[in-house]
Amino acid sequence: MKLTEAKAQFIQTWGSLGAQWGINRTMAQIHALLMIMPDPLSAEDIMAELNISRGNTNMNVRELINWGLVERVLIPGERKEYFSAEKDIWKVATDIARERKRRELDPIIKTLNQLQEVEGDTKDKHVKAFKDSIHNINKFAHQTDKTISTFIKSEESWFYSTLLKLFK
Amino acid sequence: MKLTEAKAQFIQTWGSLGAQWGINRTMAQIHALLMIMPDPLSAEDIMAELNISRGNTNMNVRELINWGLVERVLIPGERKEYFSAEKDIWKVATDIARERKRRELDPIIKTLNQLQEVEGDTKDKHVKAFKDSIHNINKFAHQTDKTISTFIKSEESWFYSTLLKLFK
DNA sequence: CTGAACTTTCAAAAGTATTTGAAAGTATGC
DNA sequence: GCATACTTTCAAATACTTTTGAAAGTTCAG
Repeated sequence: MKLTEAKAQFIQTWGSLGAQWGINRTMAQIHALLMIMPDPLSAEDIMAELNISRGNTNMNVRELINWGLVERVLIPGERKEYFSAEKDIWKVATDIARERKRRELDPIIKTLNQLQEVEGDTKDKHVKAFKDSIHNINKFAHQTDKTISTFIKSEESWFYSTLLKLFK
Repeated sequence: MKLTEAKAQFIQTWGSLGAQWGINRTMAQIHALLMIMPDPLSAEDIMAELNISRGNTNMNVRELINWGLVERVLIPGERKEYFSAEKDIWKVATDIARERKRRELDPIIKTLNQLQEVEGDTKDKHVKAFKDSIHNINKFAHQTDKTISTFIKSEESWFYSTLLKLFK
């Protein structure tokens, strides 16, 4: 397989994976492209490689920066902005985990806590079934929250210990 | 908070959670509804509770059954079919993990394995960057695959040990 | 075999999300 | 200050997904 072909296939695979995960396809494709490129790319480069418009590029690059997956790189002597993606996939994973936890898990835990306070006679089987369900889901959510936090921290400590070694 | 209100809020929260996860909103809502109901519901019941059409109900219930999250229940003497959801959230989680692994992770691992065989001189930095990326992502994917398999198995063994206890 | 009770299908309609590109905005060097 | 190079915005257009409901299909008791 030729590099060009392989690149295209990787970008498209990563793109549909993103789509299934509720991440917009273009955003995932830009991320894929930046991950496999040795040097940072400009907005123009991205537009050309993926055949997308300026606005679309701008919007999705900004969102990737929000997620902490891409950063702006300034090349000395150049007016243009360049972008490059985190290439350590483990770090990518923990960044995504952190962001999804914040956006999705944290709000649902808040809601579940509220829902536990439903009034009503526990002898009513509808009330009982509801309370039981919420209770279990809540327990599960807290458990998941802890697991994800541990995962996120594992990355942080890896990061600091690597950093430490560099300066030792 | 009243039960009716709490129910509505739970269904709507679970629904938008599903939407963020690439699962269609109605499917997640039906699942939420069935989880908190003490008894199985008929298609008509679901239509009435969620204000959705017959076709929509049918399609999404079928999909939930595909995922193994809902089952058909026949009530003796009744012509209608009833549906009930798995209420053990831990089992729900492993079912979802199994299904997503099959649908998403397995195909991407297959693709990654192919992409590693890209031709080209490793001295070309584009080729090198590509190979390195794919290699790392592949390693990560295999690691993730193992972790998920362990998680899925944890449920199975929990299931069998519970079953065993029942018959001891 | 027939008709009632129920389930499934599917094409059209409604609803959402994404993309475009031209126009407005901003920073930079002269 | 002003022209240039670049970035950002946003309303309209397009593409994609979901929902509807009437019609077709199935099942089963009598």
